[in-house]
Amino acid sequence: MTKDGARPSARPRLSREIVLQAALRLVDEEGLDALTMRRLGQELDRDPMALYRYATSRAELLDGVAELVLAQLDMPTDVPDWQAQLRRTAHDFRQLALAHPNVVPLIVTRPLATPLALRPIGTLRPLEQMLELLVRAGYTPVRALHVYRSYWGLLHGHILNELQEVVVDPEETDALLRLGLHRLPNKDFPRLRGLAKALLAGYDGAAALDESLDLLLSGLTGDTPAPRKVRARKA
Amino acid sequence: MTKDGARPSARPRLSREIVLQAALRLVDEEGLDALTMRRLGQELDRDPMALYRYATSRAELLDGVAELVLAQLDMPTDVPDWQAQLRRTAHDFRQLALAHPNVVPLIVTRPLATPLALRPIGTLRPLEQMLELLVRAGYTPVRALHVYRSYWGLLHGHILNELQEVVVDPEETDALLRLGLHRLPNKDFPRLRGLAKALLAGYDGAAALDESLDLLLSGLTGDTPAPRKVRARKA
DNA sequence: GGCGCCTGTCTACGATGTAGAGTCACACAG
DNA sequence: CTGTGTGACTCTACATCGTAGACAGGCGCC
Repeated sequence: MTKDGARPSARPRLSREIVLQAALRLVDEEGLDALTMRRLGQELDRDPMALYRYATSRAELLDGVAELVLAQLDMPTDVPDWQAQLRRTAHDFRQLALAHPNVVPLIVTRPLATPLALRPIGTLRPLEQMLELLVRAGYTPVRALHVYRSYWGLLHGHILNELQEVVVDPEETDALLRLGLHRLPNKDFPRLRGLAKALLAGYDGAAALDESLDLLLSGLTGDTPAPRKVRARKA
Repeated sequence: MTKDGARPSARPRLSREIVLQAALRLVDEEGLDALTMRRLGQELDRDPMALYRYATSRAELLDGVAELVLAQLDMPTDVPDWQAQLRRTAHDFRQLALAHPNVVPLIVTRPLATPLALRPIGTLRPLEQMLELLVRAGYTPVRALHVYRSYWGLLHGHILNELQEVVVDPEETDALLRLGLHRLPNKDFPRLRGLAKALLAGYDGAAALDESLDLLLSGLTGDTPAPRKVRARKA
């Protein structure tokens, strides 16, 4: 044996990438609270302090995790049908969020603590790409920004909705119980209790997202003049 | 002097209400991180442990704070124009969020950790009220639920958008610097950098919210058959 | 062969949430 | 007036957290 009697397993040099990937895995598997410096260090078989070479604080680590997920969202800008692209990207985002539900709070919340331009770059790329897409579609930059806000807000709102649809105990047969609705005084919550079955059915997130997109996109079509082939317009 | 030489100031018996109010004030003034048991105890001139009589854990305290804010949202259900009411409530919600920006992360995020029916009651009332409103407007309960989701998602999405519009240092004159945009390689972010002025102008949140509502509501009008005066409809 | 840098480690400190046992005042029964 | 019980509040203690600061060891480069 060379030197490490305990762990002959691979101990490659760390890198920000490796650290963040491990952090993401930890968050995915055990939740945000499990992501402590000590725990992550142990996961990487390294002293917790070693992590500070790759993230200056735990908060920055969280940002890194959010960025890692968001960076997987890539939006081509040279497409013939920009609306179709918005739709596609929306569904990509949804899938990403469903694949990493524990990261969603970070994605929607961390930007509140960080001014726009100081945010991790991977977080800004979708914005830039979407601006590019919309401008090519004929929007002025300012209008593009507005559209971006509506669109991104819709995405965040939708995913927050969809992720709270959790069935407490799928074994339980009684609908009321299964949702914990029995706890509610049905004097005060007749409507809500009446919806037990509908709530239990869960909801088709993809379909709901499409409906919302329909609304947004149809609202937008009366908006831009450029059906296709937009060229640079003079000042 | 009777007994307390230090603080002759009022020390009324605590109550959940008092504790939560103090917690809310603390969060409003100093942010979420400032809300620690010790700090809150000191604020109330009480041993930190005393708080556990009124909230079983820090997490439950956070839920309480979110509930306290959300409970201020009251939506009358017996109104002539339900769409106008949705609009009004949306703006109420926005004002509430702007008044308590530090609580917004809790409002949008805590529900993800708690199954619907186990959430604080004050949190569920807006849902119940909105269902009632929509049913009275002629929607079936299930459709009402769908509308609620779209609407609530829109609200959350909008407010998350609006709250990230923060100007770093209003003293700074250069637009790029003021936003920290100079940090961005403008090879990669030409569009974003080009929007410096627009970003600095901030955005009119109320107007943007109204635009989104226009979209949603106009999408809904083709939806319900009941322009007014809805009575019970036979199965 | 020596020097310097970069990665990772060690130790230590203050702060946090909260369990469990203890204290003290006050309401009420006699 | 006195005893007693109950519930609000306090005390002490502990495991765990983020992270500052000094240190070690190996590798590349001159």
